[in-house]
Amino acid sequence: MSLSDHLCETWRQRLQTGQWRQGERLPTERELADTHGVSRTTVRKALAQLKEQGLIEQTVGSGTYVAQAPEGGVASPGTVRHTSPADLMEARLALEPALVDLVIRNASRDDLQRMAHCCEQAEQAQTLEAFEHWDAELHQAIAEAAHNPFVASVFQLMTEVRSQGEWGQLKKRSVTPERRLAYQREHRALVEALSDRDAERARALTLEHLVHVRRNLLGV
Amino acid sequence: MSLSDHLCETWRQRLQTGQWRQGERLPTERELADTHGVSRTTVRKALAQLKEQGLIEQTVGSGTYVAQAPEGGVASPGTVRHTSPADLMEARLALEPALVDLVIRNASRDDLQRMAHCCEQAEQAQTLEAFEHWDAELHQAIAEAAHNPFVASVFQLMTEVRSQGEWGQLKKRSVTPERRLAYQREHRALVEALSDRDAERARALTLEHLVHVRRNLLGV
DNA sequence: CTAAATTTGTCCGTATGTATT
DNA sequence: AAATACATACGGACAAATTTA
Repeated sequence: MSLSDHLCETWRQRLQTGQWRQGERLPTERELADTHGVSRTTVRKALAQLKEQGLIEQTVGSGTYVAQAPEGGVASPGTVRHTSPADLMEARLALEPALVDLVIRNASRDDLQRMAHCCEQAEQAQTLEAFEHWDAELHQAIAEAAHNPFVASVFQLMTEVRSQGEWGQLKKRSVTPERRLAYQREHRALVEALSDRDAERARALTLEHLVHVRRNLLGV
Repeated sequence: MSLSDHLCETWRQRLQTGQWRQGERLPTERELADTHGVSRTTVRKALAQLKEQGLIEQTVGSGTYVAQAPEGGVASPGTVRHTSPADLMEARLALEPALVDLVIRNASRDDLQRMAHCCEQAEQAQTLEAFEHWDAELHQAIAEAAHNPFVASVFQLMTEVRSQGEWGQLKKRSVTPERRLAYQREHRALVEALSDRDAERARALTLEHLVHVRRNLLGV
């Protein structure tokens, strides 16, 4: 974990615990650099992450401010932050098989082609990072294939949790080359079942895949 | 537009037009910096953008490689704001029966008592507003009975949508006294099934109730 | 198999530009 | 008009992983 990642984690905690409150102005970048004994470059990298997650806002000439969290814009209820990997897997096991029905009913040919494209790219990926990128893209493609804004935001919540601290660490440790191959096969099979509009098979494959992921991730 | 953004655009064109082909190795960062007359920092910022878009891959000690060319139209994440009543009902019909399993597995005796309490209060409510309050409380109680933070935030999303303009209007017009009585009976039956830990019956009752609500709400 | 060279990853210190106060 | 604060960029250094001699 890099210095900037570490700072990012530290500050995210302050934001979540309310040590830095909504609308409050943070210390200047130079002050933060000074108090933490790092360069301003490093501080900026950490702040950039927080900004991308919508937790802070920055204005030239003015300063860095804590973003208004719940009321406006992209909703991310605070409880999501407390979701552990085990919690998320439990919820995925319950929800995703149910969503398969929606996808099968509403997916267009374009949606299915996009999924297949994601599979191809994931298979050709040379690095773990690239693989995870296309894995995430595949999830997104499936989510959007439901053609339901609410379902889309549920998936977005999942993505948020997965892009958050603990999950990334766990995944890095758990994804071996053999497991990655297995995931690829399972993804392929699922996309095929979806293309065949075979709901029962798709549900079974989804469940199987998630059980597999959970075992690798949590050993349960 | 910053220097790094400009470089990013230039290189994206090369990637998309095939001047840099799949799998090909790009010049090293220092070479790119040299030929474009910029610092390595700037080159790295541009490459970071391309990497995030999945167009290139980087490996320490080896180099930067072309991952792919044509990107399928990646849509922006759907927000909850665009959820229509029909969208929400579709999602509820898919998700809530699935969540019943979680509730049955994880609900405590306190959770079930709280649900029963909500039913009583709803039945004794003298105004439509009071009824809707306890209806919402019942939903909350069921959500929290899953004892899963992620599930809780999904329910919170639902509540957000329902508290939002269009839904309230529709509900006001659709809830007649007879329908309210029917809802109360259905809620009671569901809480009983949950208390009996009878998953199959609870799922069926949930589905039945939601179909009922949808018909009253949308006429579908 | 080992050691050196290569290449990306991270960090620092400094300087200048631009918008706000 | 001056001070403040973020935005961008440069060059140098060392670490970590890979390739090559």
